[in-house]
Amino acid sequence: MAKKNINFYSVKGTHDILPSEQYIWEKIRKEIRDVAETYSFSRIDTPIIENLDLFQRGVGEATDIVEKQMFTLTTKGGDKLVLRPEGTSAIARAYIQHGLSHVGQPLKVYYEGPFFRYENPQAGRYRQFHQAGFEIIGGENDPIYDVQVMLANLRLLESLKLKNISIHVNSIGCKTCRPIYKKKLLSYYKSKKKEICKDCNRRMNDNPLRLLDCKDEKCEVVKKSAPIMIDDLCATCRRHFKEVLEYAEELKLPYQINPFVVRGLDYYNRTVFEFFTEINNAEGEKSLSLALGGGGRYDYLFEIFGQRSTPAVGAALGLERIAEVIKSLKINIPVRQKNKVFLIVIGIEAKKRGMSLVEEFVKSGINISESMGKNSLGAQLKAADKEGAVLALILGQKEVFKESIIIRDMKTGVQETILLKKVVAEIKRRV
RNA sequence: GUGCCUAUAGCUCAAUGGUAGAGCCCCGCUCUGUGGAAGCGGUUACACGGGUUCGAUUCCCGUUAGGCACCCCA
Repeated sequence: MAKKNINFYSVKGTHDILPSEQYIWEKIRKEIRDVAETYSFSRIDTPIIENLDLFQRGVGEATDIVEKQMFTLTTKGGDKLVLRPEGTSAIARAYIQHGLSHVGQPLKVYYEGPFFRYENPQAGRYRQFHQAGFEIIGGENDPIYDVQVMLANLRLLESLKLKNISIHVNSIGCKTCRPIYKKKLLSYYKSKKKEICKDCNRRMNDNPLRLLDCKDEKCEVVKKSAPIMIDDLCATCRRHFKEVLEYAEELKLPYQINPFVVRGLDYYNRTVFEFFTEINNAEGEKSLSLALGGGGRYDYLFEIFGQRSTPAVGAALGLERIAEVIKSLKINIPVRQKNKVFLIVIGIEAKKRGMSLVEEFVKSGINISESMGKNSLGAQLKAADKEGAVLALILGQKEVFKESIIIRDMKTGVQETILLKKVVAEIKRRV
């Protein structure tokens, strides 16, 4: 665990994905690709570093995010850069930069990769983490796209065998109706000022919508009778939300309306949603709701970037969270396909011949394992066993001299000797 | 950024104010001609820095990292 030299630690909040857990990540990436293909999302990769300005403008007033939670760096030339904290703004940037509004709308893209936030690590939160996301940009401001984004994310979670997934949906309105609601919410909270926690008193000034997801006991009580956004949606937003729900209904999505789902940033409007899964606690009794990701509509982002208004909706999932759930649920994922055939060589002549034999196998499309660095037959058989080989090929001095080789069935121990020049064909027949 | 808890071998854990031991794993040997078993042997640790002390892995302080929670959560 600990090495003397401090340089032998991974930096705070980062972690290695070791060979033994790669199979989970391979599986996750594979399902992302498959779902994307199924629903016609094309892959997009954007750089890991971007200009700080991009994300600064994207998040707007939420100063805490810019000052506290972005992983910023300054180049030798003095440029202010940031390790990308999220995917949406970078994709919007690429959309604008490359004129992707001219390639047929809407643009449906997906991404998957590392993101960075300068936070204190805790359960499911790292400084370098991975997200996968689906975005639909441009075209019409149609609620069907909101649901298509939900659907892609849902299908991804399902394909990974996660259980009891639910989508908590809400609408946070638009520039017309949200300010009216905010006022209403604030005047309600002002009347309850004495009954809410310190943080909520501060939130009333900083970020009123966040009042709705305070977990303080006192605040929970106050929240229960707070006014909710969907009662105050304007006619257009109301119609949009209604259609979203109708499509979700048609697809039988496991959704529920949750008026307490909000987003922290200004560019979101109308539909917002989060994905949850139920998992059992370690004691195996109490079940616990775990957030896996979320998203929403962000029709205002392009205006913030000084472009003409462009409808867009997207969502992202936290892959570390998903990997942890897969591990904790012991969801069965096949590990790497191991080679079925193992070559054992005894003596220097056999070792030489063995090396070219391996290449002959490779050429005919059969991968075989070996441990030719070991000398004794026993050690090599042990290695073959550990590898899970079905057949062992044993090539000793005698066999090299006679141009033959032994095929050993690892399960039964039955052996036969055949001519070396026939072995590739014979193994091909058997595996 | 804040608070609480933690830090002994690759992993899971012991013991101790006089510098550490087990199980598992790994490696080697028995075994350059037959693995799964067994036996024998071996590698590897007191996170870092300072203080108290004759002496600190042990007590104290700081740092770093990890865990949990808060803030925040795009």
